[in-house]
Amino acid sequence: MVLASAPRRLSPGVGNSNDQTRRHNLSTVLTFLHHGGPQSRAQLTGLSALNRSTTGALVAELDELGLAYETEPADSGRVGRPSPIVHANGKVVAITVNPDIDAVTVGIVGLGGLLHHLVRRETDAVPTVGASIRIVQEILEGMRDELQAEFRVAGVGIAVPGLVNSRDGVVALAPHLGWRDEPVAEPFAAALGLRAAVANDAALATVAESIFGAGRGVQDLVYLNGSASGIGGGVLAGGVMLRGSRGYAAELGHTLVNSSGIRCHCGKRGCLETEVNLGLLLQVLGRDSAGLDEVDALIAAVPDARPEIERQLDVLALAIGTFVSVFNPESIILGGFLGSLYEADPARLRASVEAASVVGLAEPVRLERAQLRSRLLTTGAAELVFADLLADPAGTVF
Amino acid sequence: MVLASAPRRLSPGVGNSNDQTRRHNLSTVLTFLHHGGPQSRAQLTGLSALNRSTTGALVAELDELGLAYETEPADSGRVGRPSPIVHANGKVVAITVNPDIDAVTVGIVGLGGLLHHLVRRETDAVPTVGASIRIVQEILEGMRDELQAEFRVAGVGIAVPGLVNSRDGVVALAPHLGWRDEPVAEPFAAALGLRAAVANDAALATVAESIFGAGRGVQDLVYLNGSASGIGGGVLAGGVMLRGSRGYAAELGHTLVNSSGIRCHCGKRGCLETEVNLGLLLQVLGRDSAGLDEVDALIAAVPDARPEIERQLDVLALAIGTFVSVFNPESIILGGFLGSLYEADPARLRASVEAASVVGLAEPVRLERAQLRSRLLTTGAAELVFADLLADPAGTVF
DNA sequence: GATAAAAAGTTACCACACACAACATATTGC
DNA sequence: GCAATATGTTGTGTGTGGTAACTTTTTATC
Repeated sequence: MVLASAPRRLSPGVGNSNDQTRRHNLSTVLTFLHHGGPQSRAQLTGLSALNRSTTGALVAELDELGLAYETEPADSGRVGRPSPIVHANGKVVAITVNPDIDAVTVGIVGLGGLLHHLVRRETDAVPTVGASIRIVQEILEGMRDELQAEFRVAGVGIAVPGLVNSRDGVVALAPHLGWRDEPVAEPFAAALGLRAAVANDAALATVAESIFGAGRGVQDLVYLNGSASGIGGGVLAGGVMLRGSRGYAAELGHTLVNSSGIRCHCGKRGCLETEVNLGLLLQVLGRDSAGLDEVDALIAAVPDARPEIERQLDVLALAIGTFVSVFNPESIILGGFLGSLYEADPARLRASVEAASVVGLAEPVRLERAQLRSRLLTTGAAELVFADLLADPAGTVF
Repeated sequence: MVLASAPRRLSPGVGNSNDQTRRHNLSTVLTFLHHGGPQSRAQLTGLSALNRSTTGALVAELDELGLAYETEPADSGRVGRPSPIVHANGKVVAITVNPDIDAVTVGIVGLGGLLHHLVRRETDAVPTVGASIRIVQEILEGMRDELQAEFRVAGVGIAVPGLVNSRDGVVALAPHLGWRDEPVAEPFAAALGLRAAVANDAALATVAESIFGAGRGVQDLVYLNGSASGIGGGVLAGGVMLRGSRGYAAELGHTLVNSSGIRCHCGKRGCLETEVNLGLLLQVLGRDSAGLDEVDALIAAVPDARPEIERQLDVLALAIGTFVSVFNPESIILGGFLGSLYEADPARLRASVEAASVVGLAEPVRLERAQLRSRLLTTGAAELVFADLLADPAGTVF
């Protein structure tokens, strides 16, 4: 029985077709465990629509591969023989890297989503690729014993704020880091001796929110993230991330919202991110910079900021109105300072979005604040690493 | 009704997994034939990456099912035993229906894309669902003998200009037809005794262009169609049609292009379709109405229309600029009068699009005029019917 | 014209993946 | 303790595609 058969374009030059079926089913079961948490074998059987005996064999194989393990049944309270609980093996980990203007954050995340470690290392200057690699090496060196004794590392996932071509691992442009046409995946892989993958930070945040956050179970959603460096986003359409022909899709910050607006650094006029902007918000809040939690508090504390907040909400609504007619999403998730803006007046945003949308289309759309906070990028970057593993549990060697 | 192969999420309670593999392979081969035209068995073997013997068995099964047939090998001129040519059976047909303001167009399209018949029946009033069904019944009655003797009808595909929920076959709103919350698929199916499916006309046009027209082989494209009733569109993302949570995605005509613009009938302000508009164009061309080919001729003949054409092109470019950053498509295809506009000055649109896009993103994007003309909707609607057949050639009974 | 080489169809056989069914096991409820 | 229920376990069967040996049909060469 084939489960969530992703639209497999014919992959040329492959092997036996029975293998393919097996691979798919292993993938399905492991994905259930990773995304859905520990579950009884009986539950897995139900979810996968496979036969009891097949589920048993699949779980046994995942166990042998060291990707899952079984524990004693929990007290179900129901009649019948209790079913053992299957867990994704959290000792299989991804190393995550998130370079920022003034720091590099490194995480160790286990299969199943458990965050083992999170280290933020401040930097004097904006980190280069080489500097980022050195920081990661230092941190890993510091926990070498633990890594070797406890964990099996599946790879490195790097979240970069900028245009990233995930296919070849090259960052085309990361303005705030000053990276341009910079190979990233390859040098990381070479330096660390691990498989490495890079992607846009907002895209990874979208993945994270859609699996572990506000978008759980939703197939069509738009995620919008506001940070000091602008507005990024990601789109899940039919359960699949929108990538575009070169992987640059969902640059939602450059949606037109004001045709008489000022010029954006991207070269256009009236982009969402020139109008809805953390800098402008902090200005009326009387601050130069502020952490995300501070912004929430400041908004509540500074009533004079109200007009600017309302202006930004109304402009944001224009962009969301366009997204509603373009994507017809089930949910729009707002992260970063956009989440703070939303929280400041949910009703106003709701009303503005409905006014800025095709009649009838916006009403069924949920507006929500992102749930994952500090874990966001780390979780997303780990997902980048686990994606391969989940797609082919038996075939991935690491 | 599923359009392009939607990523099949787990379908509970189904049969054997070997069957599933077989189904997938049958589907692959038949889809090659339908989209790629007649091909030798050896070519199919190469494309499908299956074994010679397996391809042979699959083709034999498709033959038995009456969906394909083999003919004598063509003179290849190469050394070696020649391979028989496999054809999709064009006698397996879809009936297509396209209700419009003043007419209902009915087509009979064979597997492989061959158009057997196309009948346009003018109406006195805007057709209702019932009237459309009666017209189809009359036309089919008129060719009953031929239908029974020659063809096997796979189903009816209906293209409706409006918001359509393909899943339940209900038209939520088709303003120009005056249809609102109107069940369409079900009454058609009941009246004709055939399987029926409805979808938005622009979405179907997108499918048609992506398979048989300007978008052949492209995985990421945006199709924009301009007609008297406004601007519709469709998006192919990663080879899959964008559907949205309720099937209303890609209402691209309601993208914001002018934040100080006039109110659109949809309730918003400054929508693309209020600014780029066949009515305004015809006005400067000195006409009340005109067929598509006439528009091309008129644009060339009326130099005074130039400023309005350039204005519309520039506004169109703003919307395309947003689509470029949102979808990162490989190609943007312009149909209807948008094709005429484009043809009037391709260089200007190209330049405006690059000015209205994030630096560097627009350059690799192809701008093209749609290729399919009168066949467009008929081909698309047929695809709607064939989608099921292609997804499961052995399982579809009709 | 005979023969070799190449390409593809055909057939018998094999490995495998999962379903099924019979049986074994563990729990609840009476 | 016994029935009912749910689940794990095991052996068997069906169906899938791959493999390899063989056959067929063509072109190229002597």
